Amino acid sequence: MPHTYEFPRPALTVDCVVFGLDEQNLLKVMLIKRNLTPFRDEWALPGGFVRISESLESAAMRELHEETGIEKVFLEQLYTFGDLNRDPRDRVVTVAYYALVNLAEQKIRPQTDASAAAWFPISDLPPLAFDHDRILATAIARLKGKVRYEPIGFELLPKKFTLSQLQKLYETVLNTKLDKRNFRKKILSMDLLIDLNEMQKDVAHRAAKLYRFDEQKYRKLKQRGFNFEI
Amino acid sequence: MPHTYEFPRPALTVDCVVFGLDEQNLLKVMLIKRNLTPFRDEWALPGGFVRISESLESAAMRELHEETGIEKVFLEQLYTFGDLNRDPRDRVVTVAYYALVNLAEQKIRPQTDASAAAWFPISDLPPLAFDHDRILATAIARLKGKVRYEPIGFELLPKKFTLSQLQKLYETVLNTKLDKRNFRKKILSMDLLIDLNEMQKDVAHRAAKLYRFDEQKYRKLKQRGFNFEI
DNA sequence: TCAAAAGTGTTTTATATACACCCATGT
DNA sequence: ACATGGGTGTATATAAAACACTTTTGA
Repeated sequence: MPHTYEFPRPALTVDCVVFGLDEQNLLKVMLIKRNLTPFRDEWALPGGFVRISESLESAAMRELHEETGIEKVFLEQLYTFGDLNRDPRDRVVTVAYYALVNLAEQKIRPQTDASAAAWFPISDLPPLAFDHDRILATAIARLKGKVRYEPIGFELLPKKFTLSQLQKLYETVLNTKLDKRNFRKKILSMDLLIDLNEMQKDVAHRAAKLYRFDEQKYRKLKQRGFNFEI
Repeated sequence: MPHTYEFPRPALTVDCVVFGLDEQNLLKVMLIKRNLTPFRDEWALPGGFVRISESLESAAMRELHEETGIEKVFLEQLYTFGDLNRDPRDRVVTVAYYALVNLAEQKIRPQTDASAAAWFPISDLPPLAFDHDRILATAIARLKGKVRYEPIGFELLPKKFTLSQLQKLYETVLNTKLDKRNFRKKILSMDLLIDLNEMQKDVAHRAAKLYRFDEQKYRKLKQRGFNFEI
């Protein structure tokens, strides 16, 4: 018998922390109501068991899709949680991922394992199953840290956005006030936003210009040592 | 039968990337020569299977100690690698950690699973077992990124060190030249180094002052929003 | 006395911050 | 006409970068 089988194996799961920004620029997290034991009928992060023939990222994407209908989003590994008593049934190690979605363009359709899925503002969360509060806290810290040094904030916005939307995003995530003129100067000086020569529509005031993030250009600059920073 | 048992489980291992700085300020990695299949007699990262009743970090520390004799070092989770064909025998997911040790003060004594352990300069590595080259590349990138924003570099030095040693450390890890006067100005202005009023000994030139890093003060400043940055 | 590294300030340049008003649009 | 957010420039302060010589010590 090969070495591999010498030890009993922990169960392995993935869990996803899905962030979205609502119309009022509130940072929200997607939770599902469990319809299986343990923690039945309690709120939890979407997730589930890793199958033997799928990669970790595939498992995270699959669970996300099955439980919430979400597809094609920014998804990045967060941390692996393996404390002994995370799960009352058994030893379960979970690889946590975090996802950023554009809440406006994303429809939720809970399925299979989840009886309901809903967005909760991170300032007003229900009690969570397992150690999911800890996973969520880790994800929030990561988002706050990373948004300043990598252009991941754009994942939370529609493809076309205004500078004010972008500024509010940073103000929300970083929980600070930013100066409008300085913010625009800085972000435009990076030369990573493409002016679409289009205007915002259906607003009850002067319409703002629309921009999109130039991902190709960013990749090239990054290779040459450029560092994005807000 | 509980839900937990519905799926066959991947095996779960931990692997450790141990960094050290030698006397010539070369960045080195500890590798072990495997004496078990697969990849018998090839070089690999120290690591092994996670037992059912130990946490991930405990497993990493245990393996490190068993295979290299290393104890009480800086150890932090790096990333979890779960591609399907990482291990030819079976589906194996590994939680990688990286460790920083003071090479001068650390003795290596390979044991049990490893038939030999040795330090290799990261610029001149042997072929590695499994996907360990990828894990190592990830660790190097993490070290380079993190050393600028967190005071982890001190973990690679003896408790008492000179400013020149510290500067060379940064030059090695970041692979750049730094200006001596500017470096000293910046690091001393943070007020996180304690002047020990002691001198370097046994050097064939003017002896330098010895300092130590004030960890307590750093923790306090960090809570108040201070950001370490080189 | 020589080699080798320690130690030390000032000037210039670049970046970050502070700050207030007019403009365009829809109601 | 008014309410709402869009859009713009300059002056000041702070931080980063460039730069070279003297000092100490052991061999």
